[in-house]
Amino acid sequence: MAATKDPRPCSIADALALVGEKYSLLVLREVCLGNGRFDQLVRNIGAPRDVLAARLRRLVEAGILTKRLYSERPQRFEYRATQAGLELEPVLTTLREWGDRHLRKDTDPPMVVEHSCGSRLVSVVTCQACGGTVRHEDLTARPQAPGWTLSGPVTT
Amino acid sequence: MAATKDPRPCSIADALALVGEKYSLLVLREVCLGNGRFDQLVRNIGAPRDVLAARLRRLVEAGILTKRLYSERPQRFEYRATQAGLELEPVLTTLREWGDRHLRKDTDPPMVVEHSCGSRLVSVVTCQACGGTVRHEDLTARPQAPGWTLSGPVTT
DNA sequence: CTTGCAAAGTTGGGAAAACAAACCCTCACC
DNA sequence: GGTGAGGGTTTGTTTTCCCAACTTTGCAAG
Repeated sequence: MAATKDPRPCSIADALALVGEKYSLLVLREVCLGNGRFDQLVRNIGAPRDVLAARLRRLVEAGILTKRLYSERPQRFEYRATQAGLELEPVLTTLREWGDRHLRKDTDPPMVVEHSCGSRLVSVVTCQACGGTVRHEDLTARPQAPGWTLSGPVTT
Repeated sequence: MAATKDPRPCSIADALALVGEKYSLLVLREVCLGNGRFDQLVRNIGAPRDVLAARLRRLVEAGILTKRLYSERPQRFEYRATQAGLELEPVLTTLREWGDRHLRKDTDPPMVVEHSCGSRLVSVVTCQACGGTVRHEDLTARPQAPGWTLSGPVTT
Protein backbone atom coordinates (compact mmCIF):
# COMPACT_ATOMS: atom_id res chain seq x y z
CA MET A 1 0.00 0.00 0.00
CA ALA A 2 1.78 3.02 1.30
CA ALA A 3 3.83 4.54 -1.40
CA THR A 4 4.94 2.16 -4.06
CA LYS A 5 7.22 4.98 -4.96
CA ASP A 6 8.11 6.57 -1.73
CA PRO A 7 11.10 8.57 -2.87
CA ARG A 8 12.83 7.86 0.40
CA PRO A 9 14.39 4.80 1.86
CA CYS A 10 12.39 4.47 5.05
CA SER A 11 11.48 1.65 7.35
CA ILE A 12 8.28 3.37 8.37
CA ALA A 13 7.13 3.46 4.77
CA ASP A 14 8.23 -0.11 4.24
CA ALA A 15 6.38 -1.29 7.32
CA LEU A 16 3.27 0.58 6.24
CA ALA A 17 3.50 -0.97 2.81
CA LEU A 18 2.91 -4.29 4.53
CA VAL A 19 0.54 -3.50 7.34
CA GLY A 20 -0.78 -0.06 6.46
CA GLU A 21 -3.61 -1.14 4.24
CA LYS A 22 -7.11 -0.87 5.53
CA TYR A 23 -7.95 -3.62 8.03
CA SER A 24 -4.47 -5.14 8.25
CA LEU A 25 -3.75 -3.87 11.73
CA LEU A 26 -7.23 -4.79 12.85
CA VAL A 27 -6.58 -8.31 11.65
CA LEU A 28 -3.52 -8.30 13.82
CA ARG A 29 -5.53 -7.01 16.75
CA GLU A 30 -7.89 -9.94 16.44
CA VAL A 31 -5.20 -12.50 15.88
CA CYS A 32 -3.33 -11.28 18.93
CA LEU A 33 -6.52 -11.81 20.90
CA GLY A 34 -6.78 -15.33 19.61
CA ASN A 35 -9.57 -14.71 17.15
CA GLY A 36 -7.93 -16.12 14.08
CA ARG A 37 -10.73 -17.73 12.12
CA PHE A 38 -12.03 -16.26 8.94
CA ASP A 39 -15.61 -15.80 10.02
CA GLN A 40 -14.56 -14.36 13.35
CA LEU A 41 -12.40 -11.87 11.55
CA VAL A 42 -15.20 -10.91 9.22
CA ARG A 43 -17.57 -10.38 12.12
CA ASN A 44 -15.20 -8.66 14.47
CA ILE A 45 -13.57 -6.35 11.97
CA GLY A 46 -16.48 -5.69 9.66
CA ALA A 47 -14.43 -6.07 6.51
CA PRO A 48 -15.74 -7.41 3.20
CA ARG A 49 -14.84 -11.06 2.87
CA ASP A 50 -12.89 -10.65 -0.35
CA VAL A 51 -10.82 -7.79 0.97
CA LEU A 52 -10.11 -9.70 4.12
CA ALA A 53 -9.05 -12.73 2.11
CA ALA A 54 -6.62 -10.55 0.17
CA ARG A 55 -5.18 -9.04 3.36
CA LEU A 56 -4.72 -12.44 4.92
CA ARG A 57 -2.89 -13.73 1.86
CA ARG A 58 -0.61 -10.73 1.95
CA LEU A 59 0.10 -10.97 5.65
CA VAL A 60 0.87 -14.65 5.37
CA GLU A 61 3.27 -14.19 2.49
CA ALA A 62 4.90 -11.34 4.38
CA GLY A 63 5.59 -13.71 7.23
CA ILE A 64 3.41 -11.86 9.71
CA LEU A 65 0.73 -14.51 9.98
CA THR A 66 0.63 -18.23 9.42
CA LYS A 67 -2.31 -20.27 8.30
CA ARG A 68 -2.73 -23.37 10.32
CA LEU A 69 -5.09 -26.27 10.00
CA TYR A 70 -7.20 -26.77 13.07
CA SER A 71 -9.50 -29.40 11.60
CA GLU A 72 -8.72 -31.98 8.93
CA ARG A 73 -12.15 -33.03 7.86
CA PRO A 74 -13.71 -30.70 7.10
CA GLN A 75 -10.59 -28.69 6.37
CA ARG A 76 -10.66 -25.59 8.52
CA PHE A 77 -7.98 -23.00 8.97
CA GLU A 78 -7.00 -20.44 11.49
CA TYR A 79 -4.54 -17.58 11.33
CA ARG A 80 -1.91 -16.91 13.94
CA ALA A 81 0.74 -14.31 14.42
CA THR A 82 4.33 -15.28 13.77
CA GLN A 83 7.08 -13.85 15.91
CA ALA A 84 7.31 -10.93 13.51
CA GLY A 85 3.58 -10.48 13.84
CA LEU A 86 3.69 -10.47 17.61
CA GLU A 87 6.38 -7.86 17.47
CA LEU A 88 3.93 -5.55 15.79
CA GLU A 89 1.82 -5.54 18.93
CA PRO A 90 3.69 -2.49 20.27
CA VAL A 91 2.30 -0.57 17.32
CA LEU A 92 -1.21 -1.57 18.31
CA THR A 93 -0.45 -0.71 21.89
CA THR A 94 0.77 2.78 21.10
CA LEU A 95 -2.17 3.34 18.81
CA ARG A 96 -4.60 2.27 21.51
CA GLU A 97 -2.85 4.45 24.01
CA TRP A 98 -3.16 7.44 21.71
CA GLY A 99 -6.76 6.70 20.88
CA ASP A 100 -7.74 6.31 24.51
CA ARG A 101 -6.04 9.56 25.36
CA HIS A 102 -7.12 11.75 22.48
CA LEU A 103 -10.30 10.26 21.13
CA ARG A 104 -11.99 9.31 24.39
CA LYS A 105 -10.94 12.04 26.72
CA ASP A 106 -13.95 11.72 28.98
CA THR A 107 -14.89 8.16 28.34
CA ASP A 108 -13.63 4.96 29.81
CA PRO A 109 -11.53 2.93 27.43
CA PRO A 110 -13.54 0.15 25.80
CA MET A 111 -10.68 -2.29 26.26
CA VAL A 112 -8.17 -2.44 29.02
CA VAL A 113 -5.03 -4.49 28.79
CA GLU A 114 -3.54 -5.88 31.93
CA HIS A 115 0.18 -6.35 32.28
CA SER A 116 1.66 -9.32 34.08
CA CYS A 117 2.81 -6.98 36.82
CA GLY A 118 -0.80 -6.73 37.85
CA SER A 119 -1.71 -3.24 36.84
CA ARG A 120 -3.52 -1.85 33.89
CA LEU A 121 -1.12 -1.35 31.04
CA VAL A 122 -0.27 2.22 30.29
CA SER A 123 2.40 1.92 27.66
CA VAL A 124 5.30 4.27 27.26
CA VAL A 125 7.94 4.28 24.59
CA THR A 126 11.36 4.45 26.17
CA CYS A 127 14.96 4.60 25.03
CA GLN A 128 16.68 1.31 25.48
CA ALA A 129 19.97 2.96 26.29
CA CYS A 130 18.93 5.34 29.02
CA GLY A 131 15.52 4.03 29.92
CA GLY A 132 13.99 7.47 29.65
CA THR A 133 10.68 8.32 28.08
CA VAL A 134 11.01 9.29 24.44
CA ARG A 135 9.71 12.76 23.76
CA HIS A 136 9.69 14.52 20.43
CA GLU A 137 12.00 17.28 21.56
CA ASP A 138 14.63 14.74 22.63
CA LEU A 139 14.98 13.27 19.18
CA THR A 140 17.34 14.17 16.37
CA ALA A 141 17.01 12.59 12.97
CA ARG A 142 20.21 11.36 11.37
CA PRO A 143 19.65 10.20 7.83
CA GLN A 144 22.06 7.45 6.84
CA ALA A 145 21.04 7.09 3.25
CA PRO A 146 20.56 9.54 0.43
CA GLY A 147 17.06 10.78 -0.25
CA TRP A 148 16.52 12.68 2.95
CA THR A 149 16.20 16.39 3.15
CA LEU A 150 15.55 17.89 6.52
CA SER A 151 14.43 21.29 7.57
CA GLY A 152 15.93 20.98 11.00
CA PRO A 153 14.09 20.60 14.25
CA VAL A 154 10.89 22.46 14.82
CA THR A 155 9.82 24.12 17.99
CA THR A 156 6.07 24.25 18.00
CA MET B 1 -10.80 4.93 6.69
CA ALA B 2 -10.49 1.86 8.84
CA ALA B 3 -13.88 0.38 9.42
CA THR B 4 -16.73 2.79 9.23
CA LYS B 5 -18.62 -0.04 10.79
CA ASP B 6 -16.16 -1.72 13.04
CA PRO B 7 -18.56 -3.74 15.12
CA ARG B 8 -16.38 -3.16 18.17
CA PRO B 9 -15.73 -0.16 20.30
CA CYS B 10 -11.98 0.14 19.94
CA SER B 11 -9.47 2.91 20.27
CA ILE B 12 -7.15 1.22 17.82
CA ALA B 13 -9.84 1.27 15.17
CA ASP B 14 -10.76 4.84 16.03
CA ALA B 15 -7.16 5.96 15.79
CA LEU B 16 -6.75 4.20 12.47
CA ALA B 17 -9.90 5.84 11.20
CA LEU B 18 -8.03 9.11 11.53
CA VAL B 19 -4.46 8.28 10.66
CA GLY B 20 -4.72 4.90 9.01
CA GLU B 21 -5.38 6.10 5.51
CA LYS B 22 -2.68 5.85 2.95
CA TYR B 23 -0.01 8.53 3.40
CA SER B 24 -1.36 9.97 6.64
CA LEU B 25 1.41 8.59 8.82
CA LEU B 26 3.99 9.53 6.24
CA VAL B 27 2.70 13.07 6.38
CA LEU B 28 3.24 12.94 10.09
CA ARG B 29 6.74 11.59 9.59
CA GLU B 30 7.60 14.56 7.42
CA VAL B 31 5.95 17.09 9.63
CA CYS B 32 7.80 15.75 12.65
CA LEU B 33 11.01 16.25 10.70
CA GLY B 34 10.04 19.82 10.00
CA ASN B 35 9.11 19.32 6.38
CA GLY B 36 5.66 20.80 6.50
CA ARG B 37 5.22 22.53 3.16
CA PHE B 38 2.93 21.20 0.53
CA ASP B 39 5.52 20.75 -2.18
CA GLN B 40 7.97 19.17 0.21
CA LEU B 41 5.31 16.72 1.26
CA VAL B 42 4.47 15.88 -2.32
CA ARG B 43 8.11 15.28 -3.15
CA ASN B 44 9.09 13.45 -0.03
CA ILE B 45 6.08 11.20 0.22
CA GLY B 46 5.32 10.66 -3.44
CA ALA B 47 1.60 11.11 -3.03
CA PRO B 48 -0.72 12.59 -5.65
CA ARG B 49 -1.34 16.24 -4.89
CA ASP B 50 -5.08 15.92 -4.62
CA VAL B 51 -4.92 12.98 -2.26
CA LEU B 52 -2.37 14.77 -0.15
CA ALA B 53 -4.58 17.86 -0.01
CA ALA B 54 -7.45 15.71 1.21
CA ARG B 55 -5.30 14.07 3.90
CA LEU B 56 -4.04 17.41 5.12
CA ARG B 57 -7.57 18.76 5.40
CA ARG B 58 -8.60 15.73 7.39
CA LEU B 59 -5.61 15.83 9.71
CA VAL B 60 -6.13 19.50 10.37
CA GLU B 61 -9.78 19.10 11.20
CA ALA B 62 -8.90 16.16 13.43
CA GLY B 63 -6.60 18.43 15.39
CA ILE B 64 -3.47 16.53 14.52
CA LEU B 65 -1.96 19.21 12.32
CA THR B 66 -2.32 22.94 12.10
CA LYS B 67 -1.93 25.06 9.04
CA ARG B 68 0.14 28.10 9.70
CA LEU B 69 1.06 31.05 7.58
CA TYR B 70 4.75 31.44 7.12
CA SER B 71 4.61 34.21 4.54
CA GLU B 72 2.01 36.91 4.10
CA ARG B 73 2.74 38.07 0.61
CA PRO B 74 2.63 35.81 -1.20
CA GLN B 75 0.46 33.79 1.15
CA ARG B 76 2.27 30.60 1.95
CA PHE B 77 1.34 27.88 4.40
CA GLU B 78 3.05 25.20 6.31
CA TYR B 79 1.71 22.32 8.33
CA ARG B 80 2.82 21.50 11.82
CA ALA B 81 1.99 18.85 14.33
CA THR B 82 -0.18 19.80 17.27
CA GLN B 83 0.45 18.24 20.65
CA ALA B 84 -1.86 15.40 19.69
CA GLY B 85 0.12 15.00 16.49
CA LEU B 86 3.42 14.87 18.28
CA GLU B 87 2.04 12.21 20.56
CA LEU B 88 1.61 10.00 17.54
CA GLU B 89 5.35 9.94 17.09
CA PRO B 90 5.65 6.82 19.26
CA VAL B 91 3.60 5.02 16.65
CA LEU B 92 6.10 6.05 13.99
CA THR B 93 8.93 5.06 16.25
CA THR B 94 7.63 1.57 16.87
CA LEU B 95 6.89 1.13 13.19
CA ARG B 96 10.41 2.17 12.28
CA GLU B 97 11.82 -0.12 14.89
CA TRP B 98 9.84 -3.03 13.51
CA GLY B 99 10.75 -2.20 9.94
CA ASP B 100 14.43 -1.90 10.71
CA ARG B 101 14.36 -5.21 12.50
CA HIS B 102 12.25 -7.29 10.17
CA LEU B 103 12.50 -5.70 6.78
CA ARG B 104 16.17 -4.82 6.75
CA LYS B 105 17.75 -7.63 8.67
CA ASP B 106 21.12 -7.33 7.01
CA THR B 107 21.04 -3.73 5.98
CA ASP B 108 21.84 -0.62 7.87
CA PRO B 109 18.80 1.44 8.74
CA PRO B 110 18.33 4.32 6.30
CA MET B 111 17.48 6.67 9.12
CA VAL B 112 18.81 6.70 12.61
CA VAL B 113 17.25 8.70 15.38
CA GLU B 114 19.39 9.95 18.17
CA HIS B 115 18.03 10.35 21.65
CA SER B 116 19.03 13.25 23.87
CA CYS B 117 20.90 10.80 26.06
CA GLY B 118 23.45 10.58 23.30
CA SER B 119 22.91 7.14 21.92
CA ARG B 120 21.05 5.90 18.93
CA LEU B 121 17.42 5.45 19.79
CA VAL B 122 16.28 1.88 20.10
CA SER B 123 12.75 2.20 21.31
CA VAL B 124 11.04 -0.19 23.65
CA VAL B 125 7.46 -0.16 24.80
CA THR B 126 7.32 -0.44 28.55
CA CYS B 127 4.68 -0.62 31.24
CA GLN B 128 4.35 2.63 33.08
CA ALA B 129 3.57 0.88 36.33
CA CYS B 130 6.45 -1.57 36.57
CA GLY B 131 8.80 -0.22 33.97
CA GLY B 132 9.19 -3.61 32.37
CA THR B 133 9.27 -4.35 28.68
CA VAL B 134 5.86 -5.21 27.30
CA ARG B 135 5.76 -8.65 25.73
CA HIS B 136 2.78 -10.31 24.16
CA GLU B 137 2.70 -13.14 26.64
CA ASP B 138 2.52 -10.70 29.53
CA LEU B 139 -0.71 -9.13 28.36
CA THR B 140 -4.28 -9.99 29.16
CA ALA B 141 -7.14 -8.30 27.39
CA ARG B 142 -9.98 -7.08 29.55
CA PRO B 143 -12.89 -5.82 27.50
CA GLN B 144 -14.80 -3.09 29.29
CA ALA B 145 -17.54 -2.60 26.79
CA PRO B 146 -19.90 -4.97 25.01
CA GLY B 147 -18.95 -6.13 21.56
CA TRP B 148 -15.89 -8.11 22.45
CA THR B 149 -15.61 -11.85 22.14
CA LEU B 150 -12.31 -13.42 23.02
CA SER B 151 -10.94 -16.83 22.39
CA GLY B 152 -8.53 -16.68 25.27
CA PRO B 153 -4.79 -16.32 25.06
CA VAL B 154 -2.89 -18.17 22.41
CA THR B 155 0.37 -19.92 22.84
CA THR B 156 2.07 -19.95 19.51
C1' DC C 1 -31.07 -39.80 1.50
C1' DT C 2 -31.84 -35.26 1.36
C1' DT C 3 -32.44 -30.94 3.63
C1' DG C 4 -29.98 -27.81 6.70
C1' DC C 5 -26.10 -25.64 8.48
C1' DA C 6 -21.23 -24.08 9.26
C1' DA C 7 -16.75 -22.61 7.75
C1' DA C 8 -13.82 -20.62 4.42
C1' DG C 9 -13.49 -18.67 0.89
C1' DT C 10 -14.56 -17.01 -4.59
C1' DT C 11 -17.12 -14.42 -8.09
C1' DG C 12 -19.43 -10.50 -10.43
C1' DG C 13 -20.95 -5.94 -10.95
C1' DG C 14 -21.48 -1.15 -9.27
C1' DA C 15 -19.53 2.78 -6.30
C1' DA C 16 -15.80 5.08 -4.40
C1' DA C 17 -10.78 6.23 -4.17
C1' DA C 18 -6.49 6.81 -6.12
C1' DC C 19 -3.64 8.37 -9.79
C1' DA C 20 -1.37 11.43 -13.35
C1' DA C 21 -1.18 15.33 -15.82
C1' DA C 22 -2.65 19.61 -16.73
C1' DC C 23 -4.33 23.78 -15.14
C1' DC C 24 -5.04 28.08 -12.02
C1' DC C 25 -3.86 31.94 -9.02
C1' DT C 26 -0.90 35.01 -6.50
C1' DC C 27 2.95 37.07 -6.04
C1' DA C 28 8.32 37.98 -6.77
C1' DC C 29 12.02 38.73 -9.71
C1' DC C 30 14.43 39.95 -13.89
C1' DG D 1 5.83 41.12 -19.58
C1' DG D 2 7.98 36.54 -19.18
C1' DT D 3 9.52 33.13 -15.84
C1' DG D 4 9.22 30.66 -11.82
C1' DA D 5 7.84 29.17 -7.08
C1' DG D 6 4.27 27.75 -3.93
C1' DG D 7 -0.12 25.74 -2.97
C1' DG D 8 -3.33 23.89 -4.42
C1' DT D 9 -7.91 22.34 -7.91
C1' DT D 10 -9.76 20.00 -12.13
C1' DT D 11 -10.37 16.30 -15.33
C1' DG D 12 -10.36 11.84 -17.01
C1' DT D 13 -8.68 7.10 -16.27
C1' DT D 14 -7.39 3.12 -13.52
C1' DT D 15 -7.67 0.61 -9.08
C1' DT D 16 -9.80 -0.65 -5.03
C1' DC D 17 -13.50 -1.36 -2.33
C1' DC D 18 -17.81 -3.09 -1.22
C1' DC D 19 -21.78 -6.09 -1.15
C1' DA D 20 -24.49 -9.89 -2.18
C1' DA D 21 -24.70 -14.14 -3.98
C1' DC D 22 -22.56 -18.39 -4.87
C1' DT D 23 -19.38 -22.50 -4.11
C1' DT D 24 -17.33 -26.30 -1.72
C1' DT D 25 -16.64 -29.74 1.94
C1' DG D 26 -18.33 -32.10 5.43
C1' DC D 27 -21.47 -33.21 9.61
C1' DA D 28 -25.98 -33.93 11.57
C1' DA D 29 -30.97 -34.31 11.80
C1' DG D 30 -35.32 -35.66 9.98
